[in-house]
Amino acid sequence: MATLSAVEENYLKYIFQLSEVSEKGIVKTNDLAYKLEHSAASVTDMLKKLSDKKLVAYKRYYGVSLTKSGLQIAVQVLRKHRLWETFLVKNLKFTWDQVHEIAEQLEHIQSDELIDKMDDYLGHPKFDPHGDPIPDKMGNISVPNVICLADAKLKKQYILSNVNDDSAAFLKYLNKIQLQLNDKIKIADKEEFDETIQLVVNDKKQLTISKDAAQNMFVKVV
Amino acid sequence: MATLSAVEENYLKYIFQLSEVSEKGIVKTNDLAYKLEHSAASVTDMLKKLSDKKLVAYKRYYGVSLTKSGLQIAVQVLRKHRLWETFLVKNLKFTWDQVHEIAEQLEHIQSDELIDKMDDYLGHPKFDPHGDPIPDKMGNISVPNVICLADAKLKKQYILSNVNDDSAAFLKYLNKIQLQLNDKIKIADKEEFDETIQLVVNDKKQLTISKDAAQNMFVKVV
DNA sequence: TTTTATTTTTAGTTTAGCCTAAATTTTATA
DNA sequence: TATAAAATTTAGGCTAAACTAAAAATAAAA
Repeated sequence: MATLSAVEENYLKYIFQLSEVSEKGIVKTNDLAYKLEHSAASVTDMLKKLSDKKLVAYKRYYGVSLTKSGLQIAVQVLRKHRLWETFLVKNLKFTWDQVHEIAEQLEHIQSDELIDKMDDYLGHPKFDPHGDPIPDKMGNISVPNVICLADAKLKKQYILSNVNDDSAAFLKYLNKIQLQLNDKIKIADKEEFDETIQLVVNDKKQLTISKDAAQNMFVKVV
Repeated sequence: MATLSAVEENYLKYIFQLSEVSEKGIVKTNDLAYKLEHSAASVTDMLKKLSDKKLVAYKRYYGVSLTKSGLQIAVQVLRKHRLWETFLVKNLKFTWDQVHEIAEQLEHIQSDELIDKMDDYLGHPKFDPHGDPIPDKMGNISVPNVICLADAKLKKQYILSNVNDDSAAFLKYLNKIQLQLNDKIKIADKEEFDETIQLVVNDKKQLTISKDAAQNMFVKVV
């Protein structure tokens, strides 16, 4: 398998991420275009190219999904991204809102040996700084049993275990309200009028967050 | 200053390296083409482009040299390359013959903060694993007082302090003959017939090397 | 000092990866 | 179910960075 360009790798990665939250794993051209911040026409071009390389299954006007080999590559890119993010936060002392952009570049460095040694160096971490699972060398991903905070029930105890890392703005907001991974969270109330949510954090701190914010957080049941 | 492409950065880096071993710092199109493994025509194209951006001073049929801003960028790329090589060897346990290729990629990651933090993490090393000086954040390079082993005198004591890192084959050869940085070297004899050189390493080991090999090694006087 | 050889540049192509505008297909609505 | 709206593709174009072949400038040799 010839090595792919960074652009091709990115397409596979985003197709994978979108397919995880779509019906039957089918990704629409427009959704991909929005993610990539490219025109839909450009996306169509690339999908044809990836289809020729048997990395995706693409049907005109219908959508795209990853083939087995496309999936393998996508997962390895994700593995690299998340291992690099872990290194940047754990070792280089970046904050979690600073690392996504840099990892977007580092994930395309071509060297299996590099990422294996980095994995050793970091002690084979299972999760990255945002709580996302890090695929292992074989491509296995431990899918953590989490639910979106927006869907969580009243009065129950949860642990904040995963946040959306794409937007630095959102992570900075979490820093500001002093919410971090592994905080204990209970939903005290949900306001129907404006859909805000009242939280109790670590059994003491009171916090009001928007539905938008809650949709970017994932919690596991205690 | 808009950020440059990896390709443009590479041109500046190689112009810098060639200018250090050329007369008056003028680099010829063909020499650059040979280094880059591109056609001379492609090089001419790029030199015009870099000239438009005021990164090089280019005169048709004559040659090219770096401007002040071109030099600054070249040195920063070199700094990144050498810091990454240091990290790969010191922390990730790569051997010195494995790191050049990977650093060629890593040197183009765009993030000042990343390289500053890496420099901190490594403890501000002055030399990379091949003995090349690492430019500091301001671009200052400590020029070590070394001479080429091929030009060294008979019977004098030297320390191996710098090797050519471009060729993995050469570094592997050094591994094989068990010669490493900081070894004590004395030239026992120079054979005029085939220009081989007899060495005594660390006062005991006898070694015969070719002139080609000697030209890739740099030593400092004890 | 001509002539020849070498180096370098110019001219014209190619490919990857993007774009806009127009055409087509699918989906939603009246 | 016909028509309007939305999504998607096609067509044609652009730029960066490479190429080859031919022309021009410089350097070397007779």
